[in-house]
Amino acid sequence: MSSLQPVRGTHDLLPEDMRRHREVLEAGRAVANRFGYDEIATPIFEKTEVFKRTLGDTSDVVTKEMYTFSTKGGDDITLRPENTAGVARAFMSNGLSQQLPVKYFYGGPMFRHERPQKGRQRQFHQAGVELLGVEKPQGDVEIIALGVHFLKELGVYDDTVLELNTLGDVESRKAYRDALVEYFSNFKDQLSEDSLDRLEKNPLRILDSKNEGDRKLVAEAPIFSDYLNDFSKDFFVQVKAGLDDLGIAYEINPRLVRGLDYYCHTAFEFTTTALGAQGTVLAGGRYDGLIKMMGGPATPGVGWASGIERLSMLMTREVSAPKPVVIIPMGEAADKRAPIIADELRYAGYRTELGYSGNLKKRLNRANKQNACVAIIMGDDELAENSATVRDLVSGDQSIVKLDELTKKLSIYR
RNA sequence: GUGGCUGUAGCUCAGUUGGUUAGAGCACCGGUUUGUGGUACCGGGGGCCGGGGGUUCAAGUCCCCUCAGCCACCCCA
Repeated sequence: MSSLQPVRGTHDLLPEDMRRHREVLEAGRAVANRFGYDEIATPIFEKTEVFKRTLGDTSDVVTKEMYTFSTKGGDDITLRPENTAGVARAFMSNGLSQQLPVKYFYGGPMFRHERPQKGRQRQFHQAGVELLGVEKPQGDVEIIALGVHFLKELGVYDDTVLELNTLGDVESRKAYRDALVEYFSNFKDQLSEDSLDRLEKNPLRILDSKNEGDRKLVAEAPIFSDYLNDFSKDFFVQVKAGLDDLGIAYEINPRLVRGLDYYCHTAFEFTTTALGAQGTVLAGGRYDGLIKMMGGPATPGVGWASGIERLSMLMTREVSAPKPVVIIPMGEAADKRAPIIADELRYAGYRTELGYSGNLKKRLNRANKQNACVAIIMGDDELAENSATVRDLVSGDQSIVKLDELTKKLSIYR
């Protein structure tokens, strides 16, 4: 019995789920295409080192969330927990540094061994974009604008807030990080257990602590803006100005941080309150240090990833089920002829179903359940005159139609 | 990984202080109606009560373990 349950944190996407899922993915693909981003796919697993190297040995993802295994050949493999590392690896594997900028869209499953809850699964799906080779703030603005278009396309933009922050360049962040460590080290006895841990791994995260005691300390902590150098300040000013020019609203959130060292400058998240604790629906930032850290040529990058399941939960719009044409043969000659007509209709592009068993009442009933728009009822007597009854299942109107005019007659149901 | 809540039919849920063959609505199948649907009426199938162990004359109900889901923390999309 328990072996019939899907593995914890995984879910089947039945047709209705799948339709919404695809709607999200196709919207992303279409919008990205408008911005000049082409779709790529990288393998869903990579050598473990690809993720270890890029995500850092101390990150949660690497220390406890990866699905790692060794192959028969002895390779150390990991199911991708995110896709930026994979795209970066592909960038280098294929020698793409010669044709910058590189603009990619991707979508597919990701795997993280976390405790499942609402909006969080162990296998989930992301759609994302990466822009490599643009060091200017215009790149950040373009990437965020792409996200806005995407969310608008899905009709969920108004349910989200864009939170924005800067992490500064390497120099600024190091200076701030040192200042934070120095400050919080004076209060080791007052910090929560989680934050003591963060002090080692990722001091910036302490700023975001929900612990009350921590928050009191945070209130008095050094402010990031005091540590930003002129270059970083100017960069952030330009990003904000670019967003203003496009009429994109945002809220500055100084506590919005990123754990990983290669992140710099812009960090942003589109969040919603409609999904419970897992409110981040699309998030990204700039990662100028990544490619170099992986052993490639220093190449700036910006990008984001979005959660397809989260977006599809947020999307209230109905995703309509397909409406087939149903052929109902009544009689021996009709039974023989129906598949041929169905075949023609299918070549003509109609979704076509055949209703074989039961009396007419049952077959019409089934056609309703199939959400059919029209039924073609073919009796032997009608067939003898090369015609059939075409019944509109919404209005109930019906008429006799010559078979060779069928395709034309049905064109209103396309 | 930690804590709290929950698990009865395909779905949403009843089920008394433990007491005969575990119920309803929706859905499904059949009939009223052998070529005209959505409505109505009548009938039917479907459950190891998440799984395992224990207490008891007797467990869906009480206890323990386990699995899964939900919620929060951690972290993230």
